[in-house]
Amino acid sequence: MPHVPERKKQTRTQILRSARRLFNRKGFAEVSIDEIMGEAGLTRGGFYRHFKDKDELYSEALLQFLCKDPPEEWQSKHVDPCAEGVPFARMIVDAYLSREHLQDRDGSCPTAGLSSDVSRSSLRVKQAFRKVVEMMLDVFVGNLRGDHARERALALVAVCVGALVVARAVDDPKLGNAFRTAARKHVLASTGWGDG
Amino acid sequence: MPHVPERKKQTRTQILRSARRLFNRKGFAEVSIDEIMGEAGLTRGGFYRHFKDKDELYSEALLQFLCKDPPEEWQSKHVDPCAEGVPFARMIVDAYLSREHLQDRDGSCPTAGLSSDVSRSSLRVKQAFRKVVEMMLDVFVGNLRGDHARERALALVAVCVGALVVARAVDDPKLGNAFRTAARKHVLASTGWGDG
DNA sequence: TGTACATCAGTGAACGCGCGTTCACTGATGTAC
DNA sequence: TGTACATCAGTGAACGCGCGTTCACTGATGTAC
Repeated sequence: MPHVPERKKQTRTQILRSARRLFNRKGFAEVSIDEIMGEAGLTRGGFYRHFKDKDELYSEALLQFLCKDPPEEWQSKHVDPCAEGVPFARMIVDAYLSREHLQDRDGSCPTAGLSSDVSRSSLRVKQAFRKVVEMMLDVFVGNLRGDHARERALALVAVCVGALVVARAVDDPKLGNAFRTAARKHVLASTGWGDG
Repeated sequence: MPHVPERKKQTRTQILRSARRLFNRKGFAEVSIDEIMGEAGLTRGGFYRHFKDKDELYSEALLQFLCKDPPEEWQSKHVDPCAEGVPFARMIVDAYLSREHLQDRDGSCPTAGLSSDVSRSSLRVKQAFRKVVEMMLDVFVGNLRGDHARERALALVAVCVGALVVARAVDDPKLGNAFRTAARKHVLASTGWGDG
């Protein structure tokens, strides 16, 4: 349906969702614009009404996830962004280290799914990445008792991300899951948030 | 110099080194065979005397690093594979979490540089990846006192990998370095190996 | 309210480039006699 | 030892395909009168 102004924004969001999913699944270079537009229910040519080029789409897709618009599954199923304090922090950890998040590669947090890609990307993308990381850090720092809160928080964020990254790269699902649960236990014990 | 049999193996190794470097730097899809052969001092066509296709090269390059032939810098500068026990374990951690390893992307351990790529690769590649991970695990398990050694080892491997992965994906070198040092401190404290 | 025109989101064919792969060829080394 | 031939690592031109990007076009909606 051509020229329906209110709908342009919807289409754009649609493309971004499709892109996020596919970039997570296959990485930047392995995804074609044809594919992205196809999954968004559109055809090749329309892409350039919304984005300058594939690189812009990539940044936007990441930024969208990182800063503005985490997908609903993540909002509702994994994280309740309204709560605060230790229960909130605990909820974040549980969500991040949940079996669902480990398995949901398409809808994954980019910290777990795209870290290698990001480390080779533009400053703009890395900056967006840093924002999520700092958000995670704040969740820890704000709810940690005792000295060296920030230093401990850095290590704990590393456990969370590292566990998921390794778990997904390994050919044995049991080992992957063991990483996930061990990390969860370690974090909850180190922070004193856990009941186990 | 055509048809110099003893030299074929050398050439192969040369190609693998070049490939490893470039795959680490840019990821699988962003590297061309032309580029790899160029960095190895050869031309496009000769490639197929050594490998069936690009995928085979990728597996081989990973396996080479992981199982057979860690690059000399890594062997000599970071790790002494002859030592054993706690001093050896400590040396591994120091090497893995060294500033040099953080910065040396080309020569990096694939656990830190290619994890996202590997999580999207073939079982063969993931299997090789698991082998390194299990080697790291063994280093921890074998030198950990107290209960739940394996579970703690899983979390500690996650800290090491996660710290490097995040440190490299972030646009602020200071933050990156903070991840590295915090992880190092955390691991040495948790294991009781450290003097600080 | 109705009509003519402008807009522009989306289409799909086409273009051009780069890359993986192939292939006929070269020439140094190895081997048979 | 010397000569003729076979081997095959490496070369570089060529091929074909896929993908990013462009572009003329369509047709539903919005706007001017």
